[in-house]
Amino acid sequence: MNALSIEEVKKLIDEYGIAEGKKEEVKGLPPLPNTEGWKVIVTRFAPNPDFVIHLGNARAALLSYEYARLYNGRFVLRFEDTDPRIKRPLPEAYELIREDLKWLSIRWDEEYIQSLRMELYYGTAKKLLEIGAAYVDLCSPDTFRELRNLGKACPHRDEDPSISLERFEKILMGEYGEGEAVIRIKTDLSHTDPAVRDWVMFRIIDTTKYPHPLTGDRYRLWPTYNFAAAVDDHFMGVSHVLRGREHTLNTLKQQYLYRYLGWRYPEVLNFGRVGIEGFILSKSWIKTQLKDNPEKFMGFDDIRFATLSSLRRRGIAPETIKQIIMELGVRGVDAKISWANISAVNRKTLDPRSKRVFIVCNPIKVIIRGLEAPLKVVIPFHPTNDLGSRAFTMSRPEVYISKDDLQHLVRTGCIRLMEFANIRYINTASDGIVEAEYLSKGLEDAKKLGAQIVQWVPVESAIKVVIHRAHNGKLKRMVCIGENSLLELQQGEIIQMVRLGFGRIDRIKRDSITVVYSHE
RNA sequence: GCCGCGGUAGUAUAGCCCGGUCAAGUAUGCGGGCCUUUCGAGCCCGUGACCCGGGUUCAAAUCCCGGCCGCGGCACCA
Repeated sequence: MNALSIEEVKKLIDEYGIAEGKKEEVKGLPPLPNTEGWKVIVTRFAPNPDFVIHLGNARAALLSYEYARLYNGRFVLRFEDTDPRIKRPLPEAYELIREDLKWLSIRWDEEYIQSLRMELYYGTAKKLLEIGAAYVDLCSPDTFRELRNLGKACPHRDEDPSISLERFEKILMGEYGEGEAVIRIKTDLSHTDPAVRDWVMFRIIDTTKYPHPLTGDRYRLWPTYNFAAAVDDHFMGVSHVLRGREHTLNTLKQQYLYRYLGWRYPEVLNFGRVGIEGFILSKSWIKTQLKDNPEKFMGFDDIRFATLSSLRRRGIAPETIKQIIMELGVRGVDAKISWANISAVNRKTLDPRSKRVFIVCNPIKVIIRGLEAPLKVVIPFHPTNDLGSRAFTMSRPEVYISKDDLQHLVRTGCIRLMEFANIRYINTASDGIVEAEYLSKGLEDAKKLGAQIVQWVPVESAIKVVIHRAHNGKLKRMVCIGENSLLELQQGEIIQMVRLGFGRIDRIKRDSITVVYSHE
């Protein structure tokens, strides 16, 4: 290399540069490992419907979905609701999750609910019991743990399969209570990680006490996550599993089951956690807070949470979420996304398609002399894109501007009311009302004068605008004044409040609206 | 404590497997300029990083060892 002339080096750089560029185009997502040998690439998203999903879940969902699409494969949605006791499913969560996914433009080819597939799990369990790969364990949790930590077998491990099968039937008949029996898979009692040793495939849950929202008290014997997920992944033909790092050990556990049954284990990709700076991600934390201090929050979609419903309410576009997640990729390290980064992406997404409206905080009334009334000012909602327009009609030339902008007016002597008129300051009356004089209409004058261009609202048609904003983990409420065209917008619409920032219309009432502040 | 994974600019990410295209790319942030009826968008310029210490090698962000730091798991949760 060092022997090459500068020309030659340049040539090499050029060549490689071109090759690099080509690679980039095909790329996007890094290729999945070991795609060969799978007739069709199948991925799945398997949430627990105990609550709405958050950004971390969105990562699993989006990556899985995008990979399935990339390889022309199938994408499966599977609800993992096999714990009616500790992680009791929330009946409405099934539909809320579906809606969140649709919002992200995710479409699934198949949908399954685990609590509706119990017979399949029982059948597989029976098979494992028959071949002696699993056993019914009647030891107390403490006793088992003690033996397991010593690497010793529990007395039931070596009993004849027929005994376990008999007990299995008895469990199904309801002859054992909660905690009295559990079904374990035989793994390696000397495995370095005790958690792997003979892990639990099924446990008994008293569904008369803890009825399942879908199946009531029909089943008492419930598969654990590792069993149900493993069995389903096989029968659904899942080729690639993309899930969080917290599942690393589960892969190891589930592989024992696959070995016994001669199944091929899917390829696994474990990625790190995603969080947003200053946002709350933990589902369980949110749930307990909502239960203990409901008055402190706006509901399950409080704008300080990192759930998808919260981000949506905050005015974050699905495209933004998608872009952020895709940029993260499948890396195994945790990522804390900065809000500045999300805002920037969101701003670019929304700028071309959000209506620009006038909202004034800390309003000061300005009376403009030298203008003929009535007046009509038509302003388009967007300077370059056709998003329609609205008309401001005034029977008298009185407008609100913000207190901060009044400073400009006083200091520099003049300001420009955007898209309307250039005005000159005269004085401020004792009641705080400002008197100003009409100067001219053209923008050129404003530029010549170096006048600040500000948003404004006609006094006679102003409406109340309540802005909710999250700041340093606290909710803030600001009451401002806005143009009346806001009442004609759609609830849920994202607007650009000129010079204030982006926001989403949270609620529209007869003569006022509530806006959630997104970001600058 | 035990087991496992990882550490690239303020943040996120590319490169690491297969050592020389890396005097490290991209986005965002920050500084400056241009443009523009917003303090928004766009365009241009600039800023800023391979956790530390050894080793292997002609050559290390990339391979090896040690340290430090961060994270995950150690459930009859998912």
